[in-house]
Amino acid sequence: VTALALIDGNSFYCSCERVFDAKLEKRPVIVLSNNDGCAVARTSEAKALGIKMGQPMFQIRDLCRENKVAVFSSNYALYGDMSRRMNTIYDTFSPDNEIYSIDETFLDVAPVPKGQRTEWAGDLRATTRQWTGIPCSVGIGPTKTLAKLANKASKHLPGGVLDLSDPREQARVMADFPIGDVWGIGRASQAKLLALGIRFAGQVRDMDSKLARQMMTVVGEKIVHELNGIPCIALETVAPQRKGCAVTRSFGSRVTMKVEMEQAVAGYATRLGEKLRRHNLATDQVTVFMHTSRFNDDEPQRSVSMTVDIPEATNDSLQLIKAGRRAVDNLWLSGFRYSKAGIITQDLVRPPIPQRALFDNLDHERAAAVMAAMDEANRRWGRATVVPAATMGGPKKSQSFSTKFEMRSPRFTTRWDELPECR
DNA sequence: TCTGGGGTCCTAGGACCC
DNA sequence: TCTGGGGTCCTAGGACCC
Repeated sequence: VTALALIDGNSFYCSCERVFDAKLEKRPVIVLSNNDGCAVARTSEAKALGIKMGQPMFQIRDLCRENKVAVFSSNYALYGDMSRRMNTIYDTFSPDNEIYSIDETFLDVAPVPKGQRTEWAGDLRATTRQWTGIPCSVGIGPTKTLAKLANKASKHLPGGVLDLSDPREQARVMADFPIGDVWGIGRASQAKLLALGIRFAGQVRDMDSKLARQMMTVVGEKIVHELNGIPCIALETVAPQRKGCAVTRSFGSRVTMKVEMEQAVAGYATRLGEKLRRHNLATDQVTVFMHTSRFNDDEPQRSVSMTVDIPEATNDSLQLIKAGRRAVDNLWLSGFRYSKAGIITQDLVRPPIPQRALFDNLDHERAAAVMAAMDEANRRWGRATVVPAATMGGPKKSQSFSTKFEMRSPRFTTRWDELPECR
């Protein structure tokens, strides 16, 4: 019989900020998306003020000022490093685990006897809190969907742990658990279910699985089984190879000149190359898109994309830049205020081994050496220490279209020059 | 004025084949 | 009026996740 625990950090990004500033403990805290656009993490105090997930910052600026809400830009270097530290702790509790997202990990708890799981989870939670400062919640159940549900329900509990190994306990919690909070049921499915009078997880558990499939595809059928304690979604302890890779950004200010678009897309292509090289992957085509803001319907709209083939699969940033430039050349049309662009690739492959051909293999080797040197310099001295000239007017000089992070905290744990100070 | 980024999976429908 | 019967592969779009 399978048994899984799901542990996650409460208001994770906000909690990371609190670790490094004790004064934030009692204050509402929110963390913003890229470009300081909308709220993507809120503490319970911020939620109580009525701040919604994904709410645009300009709508809540006054509310935040009046209530002394601590507002932060995203600090991914910090959150990523905190996440890594938490997972090293989880490893000591269960070697069989799956990192599901930056703040969520599934752990195999089948080896822990049924009666001891709550205590085990309490220990896991306390250790994580003590060693990292991040408060967590733990849910336990026989399937991933039930572990997720238990985790969600545990948020209201003082102990922060809920064990749903027992079917009677499952039934008790599911009886008034809203369907919209069930893992895999989003807005569209919720509306269909509500139309049938299905409001709580317990009713979904009792649905005919064929009906669920008809309404919500095979995904819905799996949810019904999973709620009944029958696993349909496996624990993936080794991460499967990724299928696609993208770098897309909203601009810090609207782009109206082609040269800016070229530089922006060149920067995204550079970053794409970095990501591909880190995963030891390559691609033989990239799609570039650009569009205006869909929120401004009183100005001319434009949304276009183009896929460019690359003769041989590569992860060389300079090749990707070249392909990106071709796309921009074709797509660019003046007279619009572009708000966002990006570069996307699918069908990732292992980098081809350069053939020992008579001629151009030297080019391959030199290109790879240049990329390796650039990656090493950027690893040692920080991102964008060395960049391709196509991306800009000079290293570390920010452009007007660059993403805004005006309220970012220091990268406390990953930069020597940004260590927290004790006075 | 100001509204994120990066993924996965599923299905329907078209193109193409014999 | 009425125009075969399967297959496979690919892609676009929808839904969902954090």
